Amino acid sequence: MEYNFREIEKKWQDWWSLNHTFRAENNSSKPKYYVLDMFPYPSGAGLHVGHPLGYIASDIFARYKRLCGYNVLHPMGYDAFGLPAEQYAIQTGQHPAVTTENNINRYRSQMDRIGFSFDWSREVRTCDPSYYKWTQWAFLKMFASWYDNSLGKARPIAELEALFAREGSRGADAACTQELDFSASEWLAFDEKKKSEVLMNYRIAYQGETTVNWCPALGTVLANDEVKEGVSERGGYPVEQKKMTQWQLRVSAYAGRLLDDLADLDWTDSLKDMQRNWIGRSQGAEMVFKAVNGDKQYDMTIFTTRADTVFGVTFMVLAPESEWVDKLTTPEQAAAVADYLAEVKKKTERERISQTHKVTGVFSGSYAINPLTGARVPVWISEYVLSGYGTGAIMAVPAHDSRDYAFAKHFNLPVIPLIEGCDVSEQSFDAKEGVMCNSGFLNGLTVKEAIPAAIDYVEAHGIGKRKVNYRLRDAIFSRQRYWGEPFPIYFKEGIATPMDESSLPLELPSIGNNYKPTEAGEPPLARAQGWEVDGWPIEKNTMPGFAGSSAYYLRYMDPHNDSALVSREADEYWRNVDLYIGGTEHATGHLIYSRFWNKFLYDLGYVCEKEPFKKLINQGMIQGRSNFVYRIKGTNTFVSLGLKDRYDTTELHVDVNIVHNDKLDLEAFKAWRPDFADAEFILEDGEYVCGWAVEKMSKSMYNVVNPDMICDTYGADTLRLYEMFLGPLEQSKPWDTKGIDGISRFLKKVWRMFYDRDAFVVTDEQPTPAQLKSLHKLIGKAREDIENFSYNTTVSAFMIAVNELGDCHSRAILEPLVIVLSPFAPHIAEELYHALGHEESVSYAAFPEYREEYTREDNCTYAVSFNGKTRFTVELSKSLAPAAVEEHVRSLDQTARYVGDGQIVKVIVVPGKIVNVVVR
RNA sequence: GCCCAGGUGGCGGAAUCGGUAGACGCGCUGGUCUCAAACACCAGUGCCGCGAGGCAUGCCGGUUCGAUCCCGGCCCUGGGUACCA
Repeated sequence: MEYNFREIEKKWQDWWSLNHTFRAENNSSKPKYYVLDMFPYPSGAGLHVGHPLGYIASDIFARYKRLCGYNVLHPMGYDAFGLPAEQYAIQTGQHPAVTTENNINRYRSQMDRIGFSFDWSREVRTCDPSYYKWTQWAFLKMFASWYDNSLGKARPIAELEALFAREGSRGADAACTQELDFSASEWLAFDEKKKSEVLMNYRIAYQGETTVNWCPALGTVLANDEVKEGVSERGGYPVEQKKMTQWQLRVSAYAGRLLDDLADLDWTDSLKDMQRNWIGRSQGAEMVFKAVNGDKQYDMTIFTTRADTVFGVTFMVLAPESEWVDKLTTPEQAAAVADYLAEVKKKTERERISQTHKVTGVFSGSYAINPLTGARVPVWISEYVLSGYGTGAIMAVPAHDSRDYAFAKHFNLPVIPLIEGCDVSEQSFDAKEGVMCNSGFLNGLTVKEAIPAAIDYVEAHGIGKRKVNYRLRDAIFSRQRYWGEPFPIYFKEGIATPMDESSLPLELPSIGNNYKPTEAGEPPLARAQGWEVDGWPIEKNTMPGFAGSSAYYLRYMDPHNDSALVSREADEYWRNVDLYIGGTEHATGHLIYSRFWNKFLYDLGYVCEKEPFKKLINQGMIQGRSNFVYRIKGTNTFVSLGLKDRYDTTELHVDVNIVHNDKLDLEAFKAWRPDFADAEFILEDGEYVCGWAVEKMSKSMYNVVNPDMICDTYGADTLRLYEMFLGPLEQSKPWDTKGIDGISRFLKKVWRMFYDRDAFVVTDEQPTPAQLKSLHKLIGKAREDIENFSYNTTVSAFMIAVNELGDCHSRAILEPLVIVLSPFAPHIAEELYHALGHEESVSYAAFPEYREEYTREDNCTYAVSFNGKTRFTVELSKSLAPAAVEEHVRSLDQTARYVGDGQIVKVIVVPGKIVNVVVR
């Protein structure tokens, strides 16, 4: 019987499905383990070999954990709302639900072939009303909550109303969009509309005007993480800054907790760093400067991390969008300011980025008074100050800030150095070191001492206060799109009113086959007939992609529950994800939003863990490896790589699927495209050698390798092992089918340990010590490697073991070997395990124990010391007495090989330095 | 610019509390089997050199008896970020 992977793989996939082998139970006496993949967006192109990498890795771990006695939850689903299906709908008029369904079916069949141990009974799709009911539910909860800064948690909005009624705006330290000041009696006197406006300022899900990333080509706003280098992540269209009223989530209120709680997570440092930078905590102070425009005087608040440099302020700068601009522009400067604002406004985001560091600005005409020195300094307006950060206004200290310096030099403003001995004639001195001068009471202090001293002074004199600022902004939560979750909000007399929870899900209405925005520029939902509640219009925006993916890991715990996102029992059993595998591209998007969403639900008592993902592994990207042929210009003759320099050639991409080991399949090439049918070739050594390069895997480069094809040719087990063998999981690497034959050969060798032609050759004979040693070396290595996700070396360990054990047919060796192999190559392992007489799945076996004595029994470790200090250890044969070893070592005078008792040992000797050799 | 990660044969990659550099696989070379090919199996394979030997973990220094590994300074590649006061 030959190793027939086609038959075997189909057989066991069906068997697993029929027997519900991988169904996870919500009540079990076993310890739980939750292994999660980032669920895919089902795109039209289907899976290529890069997509399953992370799924294979997580599947190996899930199967391994089952063998170790855990009740494993390993679910899969689809992130099914999103732009591509909608773009396709706009072009074709086909309902995105249809496209999505087709794509999901394709994904499912591709995944099924690889033999994953997913519990498909728990599948979720974010576009299912029964699923997005809970996305809408969470939104309603956020709408009905505020963030209490003093308790550091979200609370029901009714409690805030009660506080306002008792003590006015001072009654609560609430996270808000704008600082408001009103008394209890003022609050009570507000009408409904005013009250709802005020509350909107505090809700965790709120509607407010903000500068957004507007993408005209997509006709929608985008979140900061959906914009890369000034263009949309999807499609690469230009994005501009625009003020719009949008739904937002008050993620910024959670910035401190999102940052602090990173410390306890088992994530890579680089990913934690990415989130830390994104959240961007900076400590400093807010300070009030009096600003004077004619006879009007204002208190203008600025934020700085360098309170110590306040004696060096020579001007102030406002962001162009700042509310101070209007107040502080003098009549004489009004025209110049208006021109400047107009110029800034028409720049696209991309232009702004490419023109970074180009100095622009305009004088407002007003002056500000330095609260410490009384100095009168001009107030300027410049785009290098951002409205969304701090207060949108800064004090400029050109001597010690390079941006202020560039501005001062450009507009010829004074520079006052504040640190002894620093030279600011060519550039600013930004470093936080040195001793202060020209700084009044701060003189003589080091910078590190001066910063807190200055803040203390400012606080003591009522000029300002300590303040921590975050770079993290609130998440813009509405999209002018059709294919997303509708908001369960309607506008009663213009007031945003939540729908009743019992009316959820609010299902997406049909809008015919036109998915474009309306002529009036309204979102597609404006086309829906009767999109209203009691005659009041329902919100026409939909939620963004990250809404549905923020809490899906909770839904898997209890996917069919109709009365809760997740029941308390299910949540308390599964708690959170033990291992999450996915790409780093979600570092500042999904992985922030999910943590925020979870913390919000935690605050309200719906979930029991404050973090969703305990351990996170980022698999690397699989890049494409393109092949090239070289056509001699003006001919249909192709020249092999080694000879191409002798001709004038054009490089052409060639489909990698008709190239094997960089050798072109000539017949397949002629058949590939009609114009190559009569191609001629100049060969080297009878073969056509192609060039190659690493590029992104894409259709246009003809370098897409489809996992189905690999499964057809080599089988799923070979694909799984090969993807892991390719290199470290977390590293990006090009796909290269070259080495796959080695894996295929390995599995055939495993097969031959069980079957020699048609005969089953497994015996009951006792294994030799050498065989046991090989087996246990493998068990120990596999255990260690799997726990460290070092799968590529595990595969090597399998090969070494099988090379050593090749002629062993002892059941006592083969059975553990099959169990250890099963997470990696589950189909062949299942087949062989059953061949050994088992009726249950190999998935229910126990991972074999590692016994060290088999590897160490005839070795002995010696420590070699120089001058009494242990320098290194050597392993020598036990049969050689320590004294003899020492004598031998002393007699050597160079680095040498010592051969004794069949063992080769290196003994490093430095003349006259060895003083001791001891048995450990 | 700033923050991370990483530079090892023809290729993917092993090996780091400092101790035989190149495991395992691919490729290549030779051989066995075959009418032949494929498959399979065996042997060899870092580079230079006929050889003895010499040179080898991005570059330059340092620490050490000994450095792919630790320290300092560069160069390059990949990722993140982009006027965050």
